[in-house]
Amino acid sequence: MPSDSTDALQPHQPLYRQLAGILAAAIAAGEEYPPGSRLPSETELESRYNVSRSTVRQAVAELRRMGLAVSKHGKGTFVREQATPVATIKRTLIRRGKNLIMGHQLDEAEEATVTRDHVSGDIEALFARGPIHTLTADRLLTDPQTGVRATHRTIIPFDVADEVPALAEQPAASPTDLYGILAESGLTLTWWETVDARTARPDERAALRMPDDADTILITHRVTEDQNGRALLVEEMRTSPARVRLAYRITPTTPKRG
Amino acid sequence: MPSDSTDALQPHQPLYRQLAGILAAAIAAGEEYPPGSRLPSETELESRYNVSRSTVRQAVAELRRMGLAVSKHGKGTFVREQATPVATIKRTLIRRGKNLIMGHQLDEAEEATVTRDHVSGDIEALFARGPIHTLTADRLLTDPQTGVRATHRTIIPFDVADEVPALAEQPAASPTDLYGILAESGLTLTWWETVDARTARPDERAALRMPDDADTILITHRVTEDQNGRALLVEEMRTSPARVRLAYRITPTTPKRG
DNA sequence: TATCATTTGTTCGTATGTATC
DNA sequence: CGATACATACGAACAAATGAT
Repeated sequence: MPSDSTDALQPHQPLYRQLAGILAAAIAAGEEYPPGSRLPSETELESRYNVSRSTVRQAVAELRRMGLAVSKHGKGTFVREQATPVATIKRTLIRRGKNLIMGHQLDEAEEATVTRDHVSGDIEALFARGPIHTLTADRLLTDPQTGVRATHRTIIPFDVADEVPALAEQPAASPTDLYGILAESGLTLTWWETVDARTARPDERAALRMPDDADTILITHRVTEDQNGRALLVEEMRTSPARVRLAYRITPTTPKRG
Repeated sequence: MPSDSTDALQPHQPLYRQLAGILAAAIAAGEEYPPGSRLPSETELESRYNVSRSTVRQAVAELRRMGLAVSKHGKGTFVREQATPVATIKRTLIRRGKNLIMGHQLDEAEEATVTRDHVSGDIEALFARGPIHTLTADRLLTDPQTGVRATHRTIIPFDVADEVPALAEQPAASPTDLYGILAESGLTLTWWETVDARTARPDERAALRMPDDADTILITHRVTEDQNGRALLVEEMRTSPARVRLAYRITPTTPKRG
């Protein structure tokens, strides 16, 4: 096998990594294998580099993991087009008269489903007051232009629902409406949001209709707080960064005198 | 092989997927294989489910892809602990007198290195004025408390450096200082940021000292614009969501009349 | 220190299934 | 239908890391 100059830095790399490295370098060069082009077939690579079929398959699997190639059953393995996200989800709030509306334009694909729930772990930490009962509303959002999907979950703790009965009556209302309801009940609202990313689970892949060559999802948690820093509402949104990108406006803030 | 009830929904799944499904379900149940526990060895699974070693290995690889397990050479395969991020990077700007400072507390681990560069693709699109020459400053940031790492890149287009000579003189200055320089030259600044995620490349894994069981990185692009919407500065930051989480403050904005 | 059993990692070879054209 | 291509599955051997003897 290739005992060539490229592995001078990593002399003890396994065969399949060496092969993956050679192919990755060739792809990066862009001459031999431009985006969209087909790589040599596995049998071709087998004889060209004098390695076994399984080694070739491991090398190609490595390329897929690196996000450089996609294999299609019966057709071949292709250099991945650099898929730039087709949509941008603006994670901003726009003031329009008395209303606060979302900065993006996502439609509700299905009716929201409401369940009663306990929360713990991640979400519990955001509410910062121990294990709690909640009203949870799940919905599927789509971008009508691009077909991009996102799942959205609204989590209302029961103690807040008790204080603001209008919330308990329509937990499946849109976030815009929920903000309105909270504001009308005399609360001054502030928002912050965290972003996380991880490998998608199979159910998430299905819900977001993720392409085969995408593997990660973005998860945001938006917390709506009152003037005392108490979390009133948490929203969770999941999207695939292969299709969308999140955008935030950064507004300088003046720390309150404490 | 197991023709048990669990594959009623997916009757024609390959063996390795069936096995991965069985193990994933057992992990999800949490009884037999709680987080941190060791899965049966490959030879054990081989005989228990009467499949070949390679099929077992494919199944375990599937579990790793799903983010459910981590294999350690010579020791075994373990159910992954749900690693909660240890640090939060606040992507906010705080006004302190005349200065704008970062909302987080990351130290510079090494001296920034400055290079002249061409940019194209992603970054080029953010500047929205075709291929350009830039001054690029790279630095490595660490959180002194947790040791969490991030890479940071400042990208200054030459046309902006020409107009604001102080920028060209100290391109490796901190973002805080760069904002100050731009503001002093009479520009009104606004900021926005996009978030992306993808599988980490080997060099990124090394730079961020990512643990073996982490696979994705978060990439942010912060654009500093003047009052006319012209991009003056782009910053790129990479972190591992296995260790950190990004936090944004959402400030409602009033759209300008126009 | 040295040896050994255990466990995952790498590599080979071969056969068959299934999608595409 | 046949040729080509990737996908699945089996079996075997050795390498390398780990932990205990």
